Amino acid sequence: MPDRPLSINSFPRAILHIDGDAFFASCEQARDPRLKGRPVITGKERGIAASMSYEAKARGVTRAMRLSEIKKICPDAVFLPSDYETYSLLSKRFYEIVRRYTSEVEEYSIDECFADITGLRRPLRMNYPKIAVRIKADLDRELGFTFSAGLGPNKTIAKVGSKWKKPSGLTIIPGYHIHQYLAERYTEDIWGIGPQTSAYLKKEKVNTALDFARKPEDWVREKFPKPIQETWRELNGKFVLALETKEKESQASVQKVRTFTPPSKEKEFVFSQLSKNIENACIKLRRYNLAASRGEFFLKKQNFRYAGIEARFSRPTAIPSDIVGVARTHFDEIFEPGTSYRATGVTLFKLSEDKVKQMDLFGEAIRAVELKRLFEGVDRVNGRFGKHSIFLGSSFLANKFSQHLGARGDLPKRKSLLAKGETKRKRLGIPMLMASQSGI
DNA sequence: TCTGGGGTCCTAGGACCC
DNA sequence: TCTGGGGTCCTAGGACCC
Repeated sequence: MPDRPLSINSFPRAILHIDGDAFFASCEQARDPRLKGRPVITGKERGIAASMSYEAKARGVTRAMRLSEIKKICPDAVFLPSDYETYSLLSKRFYEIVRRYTSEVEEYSIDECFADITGLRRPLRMNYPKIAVRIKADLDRELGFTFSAGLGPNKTIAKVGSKWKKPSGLTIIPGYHIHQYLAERYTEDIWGIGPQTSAYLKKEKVNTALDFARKPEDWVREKFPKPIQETWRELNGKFVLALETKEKESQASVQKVRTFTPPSKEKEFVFSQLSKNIENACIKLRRYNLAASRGEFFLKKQNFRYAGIEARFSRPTAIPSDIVGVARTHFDEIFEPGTSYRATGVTLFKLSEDKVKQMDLFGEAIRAVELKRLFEGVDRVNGRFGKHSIFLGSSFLANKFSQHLGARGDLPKRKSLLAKGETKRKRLGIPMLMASQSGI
């Protein structure tokens, strides 16, 4: 197909995907200009790199690398704990700037959005590529760090574009040029095609994204589920995946997972980790005034396999002691003595608005109201004195463990802690609250 | 891939009903 | 009592995303 000059008619739909470059690290550099030009790494609180500036990437720092490794290859690295409040604030400003051009904006993640700029040529007296240049320039200038963008006839192609050149790239892919880009990308580079699908495609001798796009539709429909079929149609230039521009009114689930090192075989220690995750999940629930009517509790074994169990609650709740009680009932069904575990987790779902009101005057409801008030008080205290100033007795071991790690950086003597924690836990009982020494 | 944490959506198959 | 057919709802698990 001969190349034609960019035509203003080349975009039946003009979809822009914009991606903040090294977003968390860039936010830190924007907030503190002294960090500009330096290798900045966020994720200090977890001990692994969550995001790293391009200066750090140039030195070989990669995602999830341990801080100790990073120090070796990059001794002047600046480590910072993740500060999601700041990142969310800058993320909002990012969306606001894009919304000056169109209301058709999908907030895809904290550092990415899609914008439908179809129909803006006349009012702005610019062609689509120029509009894309303008939006990107506004973002770079007003936020103080760079963004990468892609313009295409749909979301999938726009994403190919924004990933094409980073950082600070802008790649425009009109429909009649799609094949040239896809020829240089493997299937697994395409949004929506993961390792399973691309391994299968490889067996079918489909290697590049173009190979896949050129497969007949019947073949695709026969072999793949709906999401992959939709991706296939978008790779062929169709606009299939709509932008989700409405505010999400509520989420479907809340999950808390935590890995601990070294792995543990001790039942009460593992349970206290689960208990702490339940507390954290409930804190998030209460923040959004939600209650869950179901939950899944799971343990991650040392070999990375999971054992989990699902439970229904007698009523929608955001009360950790209630949920910990349910978890306790089922714990023996998932905990195998002698097995080493490396993480625990909880997912709470079937969420609804928390409607516990004082109007309900029957026994269980009164208790629910009182517990809700109690834990709202706990939230306030923790807000003032720091996270986990007050926590459930059942989370004692987990809190003791992380406090110890934080204070001394080495491993606790679990046996003695276990004995101490167990007597305390028994004495206090599960719904009891405890205060850490650092708190109050 | 020597592996952290938080989500969403889709589908096959079973339970139950008519 | 057995058999056929069809619909809906639910659940478990897989796959993918950032």
